[in-house]
Amino acid sequence: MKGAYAKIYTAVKKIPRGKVATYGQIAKLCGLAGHARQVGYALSSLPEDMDDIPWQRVVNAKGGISARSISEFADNQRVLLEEEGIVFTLDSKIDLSKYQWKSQGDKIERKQKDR
DNA sequence: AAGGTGACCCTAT
DNA sequence: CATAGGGCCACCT
Repeated sequence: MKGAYAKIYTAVKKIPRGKVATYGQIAKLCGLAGHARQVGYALSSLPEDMDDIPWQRVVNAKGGISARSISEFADNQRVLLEEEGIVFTLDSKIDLSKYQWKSQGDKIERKQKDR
């Protein structure tokens, strides 16, 4: 458990109920813009505090649940999200157009890189 | 120290 | 619209 992940966990905790955020978005909130992978890695190393961390509200750009090869957790997560009002599509994905959480001032602008 | 991996994302074909 | 390839950076062996 590295302290650097503290920011990531904090950002995840900031996700309001009934909303979801993508890895890239969380990364930005953590100041790790473009390092979405690290965010996922951080969650993979979830501490025991995961009870306080709604990691389930964090989804990939496809709006689907990731986690190597979840099984029981995936089902549980889907239920939890539905309990929060999230609606899944037939593809078991989430409509980011509606449920993607937009933090204050943080626009979902693409990585403009350095064009 | 070096190489491989990863709960990812984007651009191009 | 689907598939393919490249990129980014920290953690692990």
